[in-house]
Amino acid sequence: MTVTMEDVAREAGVSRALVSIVFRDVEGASTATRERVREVADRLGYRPDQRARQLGRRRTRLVGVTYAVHLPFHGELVEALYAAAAPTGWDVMLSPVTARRDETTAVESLLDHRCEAVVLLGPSLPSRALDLLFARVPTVVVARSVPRRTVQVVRTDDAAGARAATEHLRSLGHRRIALVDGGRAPGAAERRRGYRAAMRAGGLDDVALVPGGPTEHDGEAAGEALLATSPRPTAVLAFNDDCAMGLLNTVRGAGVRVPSDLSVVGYDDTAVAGLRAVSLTTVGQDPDALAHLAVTRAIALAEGDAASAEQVVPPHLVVRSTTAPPP
Amino acid sequence: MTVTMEDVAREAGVSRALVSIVFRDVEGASTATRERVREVADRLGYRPDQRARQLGRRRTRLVGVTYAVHLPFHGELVEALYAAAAPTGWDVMLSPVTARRDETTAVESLLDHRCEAVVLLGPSLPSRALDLLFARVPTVVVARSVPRRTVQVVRTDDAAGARAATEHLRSLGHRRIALVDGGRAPGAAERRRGYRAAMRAGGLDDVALVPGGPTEHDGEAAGEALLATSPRPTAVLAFNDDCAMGLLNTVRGAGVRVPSDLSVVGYDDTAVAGLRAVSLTTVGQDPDALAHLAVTRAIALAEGDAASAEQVVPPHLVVRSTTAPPP
DNA sequence: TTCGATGACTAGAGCGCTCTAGTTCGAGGT
DNA sequence: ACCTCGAACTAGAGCGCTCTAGTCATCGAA
Repeated sequence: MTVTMEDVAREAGVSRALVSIVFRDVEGASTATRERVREVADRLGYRPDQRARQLGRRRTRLVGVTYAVHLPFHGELVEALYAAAAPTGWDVMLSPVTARRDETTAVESLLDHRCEAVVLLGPSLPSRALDLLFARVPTVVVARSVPRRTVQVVRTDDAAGARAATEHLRSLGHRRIALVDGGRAPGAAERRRGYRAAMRAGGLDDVALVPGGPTEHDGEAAGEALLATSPRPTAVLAFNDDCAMGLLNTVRGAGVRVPSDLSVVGYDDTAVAGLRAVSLTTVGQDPDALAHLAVTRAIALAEGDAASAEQVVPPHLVVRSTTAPPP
Repeated sequence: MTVTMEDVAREAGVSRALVSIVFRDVEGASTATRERVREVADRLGYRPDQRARQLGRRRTRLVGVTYAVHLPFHGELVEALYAAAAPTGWDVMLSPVTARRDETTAVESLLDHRCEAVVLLGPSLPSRALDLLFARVPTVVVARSVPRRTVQVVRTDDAAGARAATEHLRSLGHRRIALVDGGRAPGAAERRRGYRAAMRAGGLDDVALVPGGPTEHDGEAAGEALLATSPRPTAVLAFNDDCAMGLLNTVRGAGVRVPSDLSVVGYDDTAVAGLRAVSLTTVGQDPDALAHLAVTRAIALAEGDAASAEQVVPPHLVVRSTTAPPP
């Protein structure tokens, strides 16, 4: 049916081992033979079978990735992960977590394929489960901090991000700055810390935490809560861009002008934030840096390197048009 | 290192073949032995190696899926595909296409893993390339129609969707109804046809096609173009929800009230459309139905079934708050 | 008693590769 | 002439499974 290494070897008049040498690109074949084998392989349409390769090699060079299929930011990370893995010779295997496919299933499926390391994007597994997982396979957690950690963590310095955003608002003259909290979402605790620290450092004690979450829906609810508070804050830092969008839609629907009545800052610098008609001031994470660190770390762990410390990537404030001095 | 079938066999005092029988859940083992093997396997933490399994089985039972990592609708389809594949015993393997990873790469990688069939979500490959691919592996194209087709196609009846949306606007009293075109995007041609047909059937000859595309950015541009036309349409059918969002933001920014000044209809019934603060009238596709047909078809093809005709899933109009009678 | 039948289990080849431990051979040194 | 050495190549044993073609009791029927 499908053409194997055997076919190529026969057709080229060499041994299977030789074809293997050529395709692994290791030394042990003359240039002339190399060319002939490649030519024959191309002619027959031969492509090495990855599974057989992995099995024979006695390792997979596969890093498994779990991610939330509906989060745009995870999409960006996935793109960056593939880009980061490409030059290493390692392969990426995706395992989505959805409403109907939980994180455990996603991870197990990666292990069943014998991934040598796994990268979890913003996992919601309890940190005990992460420790257990780490005992089974080198694990790198991205975009979430894990307290008493054994797993590797690669994340944005969310405290710094929230601090920068808060300071930006304060420097515009705002004093009543609210934070739409992310609850138990990855990064929420750090953002809270950064916000609090900046408020304190700025001499602002009107710390206002509005319950929220990572979805546009959470943003809507937070928007309504915000409209009901009095005195109403003049600026708000939303947990992320999606949340900010929901909030924006809600408060604008109630006649609040942004940014003249209310300044809004998002988080993540998602694609929507950059649209001219939205132009959301936000805190950008660096997916490429995060992804690069994550695969580098994952591969290093799989190669037997000792665990290193948590790695933190600095965020950057992107000032657009949803922030202005208070009324 | 990792525990194999051999280990379980030794520990349970049976042959490898017996363990295999138990794990494949085929007959040939007594209930007592089954339980003992399972118990030992659990104790040792044994999980069958998928690659070895696929290799030994001489088939993978793997359906490969390419999708655009940044499209929310593809995310929904991916979720539905996993759900649809679960009861079949087949496995899904994802291969994202991103700005840095083209469709060809994505497909090749699936073939290197010997997927027995591939499902392409809204592929942008030319139909010649699809024919070539189909010659190599059973291929199902989802959410795009392919003209002179050899590949299997599973898609929403986009013409019907556009027609329904247009008729909804007409029945509200609109006569100047514009369509933001999707250009070469999957489904665009059908939606154009449906729109034109509905306009003609409704006796409306003011067909107005505004250039557009599948992204929020395209929607913004279309919004600006729309604001510049005169007489200005009183209703607009956007290529999809993202496009509609961009358009909404732009026209609202220019002081146009929706729906009182302008009615807007989207397409896809994405998560944003359902948010109370957005509440976009839109045309819903049925990801579960599409996914179910796609995997069913993919598996059938892989099992040697003859190609069947294109399969079309009816869309449904979701009326929300962005449509109203004209001013 | 013999003879299938049937159920429970095993031996071992094979899947398409990798990789170690060779073999072969021609060139260069003495 | 002989020896050595390295480059080019090959044999064959895995990797962890599946699955066909058995073997071996046991049991009911003739």
